[in-house]
Amino acid sequence: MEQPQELAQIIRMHRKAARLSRVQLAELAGVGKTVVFDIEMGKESVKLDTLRKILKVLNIKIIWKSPLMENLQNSENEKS
Amino acid sequence: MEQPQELAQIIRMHRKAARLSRVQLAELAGVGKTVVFDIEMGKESVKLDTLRKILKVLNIKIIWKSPLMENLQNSENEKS
DNA sequence: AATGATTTACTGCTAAAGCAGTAATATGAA
DNA sequence: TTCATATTACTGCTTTAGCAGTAAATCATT
Repeated sequence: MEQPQELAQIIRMHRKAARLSRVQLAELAGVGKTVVFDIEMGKESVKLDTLRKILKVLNIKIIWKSPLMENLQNSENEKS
Repeated sequence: MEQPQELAQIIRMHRKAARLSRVQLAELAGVGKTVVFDIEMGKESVKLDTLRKILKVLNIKIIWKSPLMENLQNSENEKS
């Protein structure tokens, strides 16, 4: 089974799983309903803090991943 | 050693590692220099697509993590 | 079918993101 | 020191995100 990569699909999927309507989600997140609609429609020009409010309700975390940071993690537990 | 969690610090750290000035990073990302300054100053009200342009230059990926998605991943490779 | 909730799709309006330009400092190397 | 680059910190200005309100359309349940 394919894992959704698009933010829009991820949001929608979590909202459905939480059995929330878009209006309900917007209210819980403390944002306008329009943004929730827009994001699920694939709009990428959302403000990060607004997005974070929505993600918080849905229990989604943002992980910043890069080769550089993975190298740091690897070097934390070296073997002799 | 502590891993930076703040977006601002992550950006700065990667920019330094790439030996780029803020203006250079802004130019490479195709955004104004002001945004790069603002982000590194901790501003959270950035547009997602603007942020993505910067992250792309620095080779940083965004991972959306949640218990729900981890369950899906686990159920992909079941053991008999 | 009928009722209610949800979704989609508009509308102006306001607040703010993003921009280039400028300038003052800070930093750093020759 | 001197010269160049980088950083910080301001400007207005334009674009647009986000908002509530409204209404039509779709969906679901009885």
